[in-house]
Amino acid sequence: MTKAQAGMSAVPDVEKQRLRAWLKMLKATRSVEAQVREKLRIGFGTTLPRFDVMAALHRFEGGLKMSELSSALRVSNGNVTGIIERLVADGAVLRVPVAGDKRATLVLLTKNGRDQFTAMADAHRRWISDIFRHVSADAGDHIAAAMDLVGIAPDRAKEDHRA
Amino acid sequence: MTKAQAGMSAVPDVEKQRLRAWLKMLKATRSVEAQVREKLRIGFGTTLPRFDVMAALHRFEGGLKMSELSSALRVSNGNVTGIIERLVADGAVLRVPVAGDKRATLVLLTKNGRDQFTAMADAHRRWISDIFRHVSADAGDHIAAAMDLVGIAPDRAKEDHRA
DNA sequence: GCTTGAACTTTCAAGCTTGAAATACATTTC
DNA sequence: GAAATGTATTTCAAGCTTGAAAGTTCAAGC
Repeated sequence: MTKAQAGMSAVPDVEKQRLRAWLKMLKATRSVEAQVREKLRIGFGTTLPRFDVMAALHRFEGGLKMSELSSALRVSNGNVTGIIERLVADGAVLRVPVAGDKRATLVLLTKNGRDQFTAMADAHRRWISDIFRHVSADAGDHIAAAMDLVGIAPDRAKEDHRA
Repeated sequence: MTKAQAGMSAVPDVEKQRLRAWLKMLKATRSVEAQVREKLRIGFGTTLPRFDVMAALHRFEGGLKMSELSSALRVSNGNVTGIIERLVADGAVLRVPVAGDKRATLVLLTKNGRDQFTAMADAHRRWISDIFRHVSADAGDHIAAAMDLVGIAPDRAKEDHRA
């Protein structure tokens, strides 16, 4: 009796492999995130979202508009509003008006925020290297390359202006 | 002038590669999650956390205790409490007392929940296969294997009872 | 049996996240 | 230059998430 006769749906092997790869990716990523989150909390009294925002602001020294920030981090606008509020209260971030556009706000790290971030980024790199200690430089390259194969929705953020 | 003489910290190449691999993993995973989240919302009016819980309950047909659930999903106890509350309200999940232990609750899918999940899981597999369409079966294997290299904190959940 | 400690779960406050609606400003079109 | 359309941001309700504290029940050790 064939599968079709039995009314069974055929699930191609490649679909199963892809699902398996995805589930492993998801599990590994969540595990790493959890470890980083805890270390940020214990070591620096901060959170992963705050760290992510500061990392983006550190990368774009000239500052980012709120919308650029949410687009770069791929989170909703309202989300960034709240995180920035708290970072401003902490003295890590500054909001300045954008000349010539009264709608927009430019956000950038304060000296204090930059110093904080530098220390965190340093520790962060070591944490990751430790968590990935079984990943050789070559394997790291392979992972990075493989990740480029998974469909990533287009991004209209600052870094994506191609000539 | 050497790096040490210049007071510069040496960052080994392998650390950079690992960090790069991690950042790509994180970006890809978040992107896939966002796509799946949206499809679950549009197509089934549900959320990723609910789907995750139902998937775990589907895998363990005999049901899971609250603590087993939070351990399997690697989320906090209080978190699971809230999600199960809503799934019970939706009629997808049932709570039954555990014979001989008045502290614990066993949670399992209702017939309705099982049917809902079956439909969602089917669609989910196709979504993932589409998002991973550039990932061959071989590449999928490589990803799965590579993910095993990243440090995953030990899990004391149900599936981890080895002889 | 009592006590002590462990296990199972819920509650809580704080923060994160989303999607949608509202607000304010800017640009285009007629 | 007024109206319509689009852009930048905030606000909001609902839900997710955490870590810590508290409430129950169980299991040993005495």
